[in-house]
Amino acid sequence: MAKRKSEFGLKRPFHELGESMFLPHLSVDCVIFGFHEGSLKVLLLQWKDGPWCLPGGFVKHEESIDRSAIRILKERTGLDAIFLKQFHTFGDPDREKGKRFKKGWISKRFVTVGYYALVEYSKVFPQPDQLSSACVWWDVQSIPDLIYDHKQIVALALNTLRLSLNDHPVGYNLLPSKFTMPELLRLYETILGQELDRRNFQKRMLSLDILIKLNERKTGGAHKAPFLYRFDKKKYDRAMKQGLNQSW
Amino acid sequence: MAKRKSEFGLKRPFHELGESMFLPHLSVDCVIFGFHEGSLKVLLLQWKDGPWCLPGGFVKHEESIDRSAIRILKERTGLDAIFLKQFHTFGDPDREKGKRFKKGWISKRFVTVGYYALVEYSKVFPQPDQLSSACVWWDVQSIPDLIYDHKQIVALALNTLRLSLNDHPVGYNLLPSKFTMPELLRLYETILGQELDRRNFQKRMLSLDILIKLNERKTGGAHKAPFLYRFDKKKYDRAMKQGLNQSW
DNA sequence: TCAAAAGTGTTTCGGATACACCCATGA
DNA sequence: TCATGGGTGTATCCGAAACACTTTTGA
Repeated sequence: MAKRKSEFGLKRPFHELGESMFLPHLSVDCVIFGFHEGSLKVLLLQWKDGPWCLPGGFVKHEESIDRSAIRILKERTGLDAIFLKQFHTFGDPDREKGKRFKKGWISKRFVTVGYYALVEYSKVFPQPDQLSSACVWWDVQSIPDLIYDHKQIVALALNTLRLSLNDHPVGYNLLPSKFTMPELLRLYETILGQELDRRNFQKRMLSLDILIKLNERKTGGAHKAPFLYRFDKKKYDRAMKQGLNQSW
Repeated sequence: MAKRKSEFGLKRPFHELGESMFLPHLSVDCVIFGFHEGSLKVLLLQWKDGPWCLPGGFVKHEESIDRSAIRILKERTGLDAIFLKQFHTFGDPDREKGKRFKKGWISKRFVTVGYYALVEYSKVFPQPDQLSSACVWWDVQSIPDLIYDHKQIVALALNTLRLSLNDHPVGYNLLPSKFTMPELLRLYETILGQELDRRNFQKRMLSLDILIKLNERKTGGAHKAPFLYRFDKKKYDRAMKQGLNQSW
């Protein structure tokens, strides 16, 4: 008992806690995206014994899986009211290769529901959980080895996000409330992994009719000061809901 | 005991069977689409005590959720090797309003993974399961009341299928191997729920370069005999994988 | 004063749309 | 013979892509 206690630094051993509180065999993992200094980031946790993983958790008996994801996000970032979307459920019995837990509830097979979140980098204050020593942003380009199938989960989340750009705007959740057109451009370029023509991009964005051009410019940078924009939340939400680019 | 036996006509009571074979709290439901006589159909089961539901099942301990879905499909339709796609996981604790099972394993809360399948109507020989008295095709337009949240599950499946037409072809799994352009047109119109210009539709389909025009015509109908086509499987699969209509 | 970034155009092109016309078939 | 459905072709339009020119800024 005392052994297992100190092993993970918990008040009670994990399998006891879990068994009573959570649905067995089911977990939720969150791929939390942020945007900072021109690159796309993912929030990762480091276990006390070394390896990296996605922030995740379990589903309480009376809780919806969406609520679980919201709770997990809140715990790691301090944020609620962010963009959160379920994208896939991973249910291979061998997905947790090399699992360290050998006893009890948590040692069993888990099916995990994947969510991705879009959050404003500057508003996040990453907090490790009980099992973890660190909670840090990693550049999407240079993610370390992750446990189990978490690397595939990140890859699929990113791919889903990329595809969603075909019919949904992005930016409201990733950028500060005021931003410049070049910043929005960088965001799109980063997610898509390709360069875009800034002039055509601007025309296309403006044609969506979800942006409001402000009478301010972003000063301080070198070169000509770019205008600031903000999203028209109502129109943004409408575009988000009904989707753009319906081809039929 | 004898009571519960006769209640569902099982050799052993359901909660005993399930407890040992399956993951608790987790199920799989399949929305199986077929196309017949110009309308889109869904395969539904009728319980012996009346209400209708989706064909579904549970996940064996050593089985992936994809495999579970394949197995369920095989059991109800006799088909394997069909198009099957996971589209959403439903995890509201109140999703099973009015649940009849009051005891044991099956009476608990279930999170369900939704799959939709596209199958060739004529190849399917619907088979009810142990709990059911009937397994029948229903027109999507006139689905009866379904248990729990199954109606929402069907609705979301249909919506997902609709959206997928924006960037993926459809037809290989729903039509016989040889088909006419008007038949393909009807399929699209039915899924989308709107009329399309047959001439523009034909040009667009041909431009996808996934069809092979045969030297035969479909005779027997009234009016001018339309040409038969078949899909170029390789090109179809490629289009399926990479998607059409990437807008960036 | 000049390179680099930003604002604001114009031209061009291809795919989607909206049609018109002719052909085949059975009632 | 004619209504209906099917095969094929053309004019048009609109949005995307390509690209030019000017303005502002700090180094």
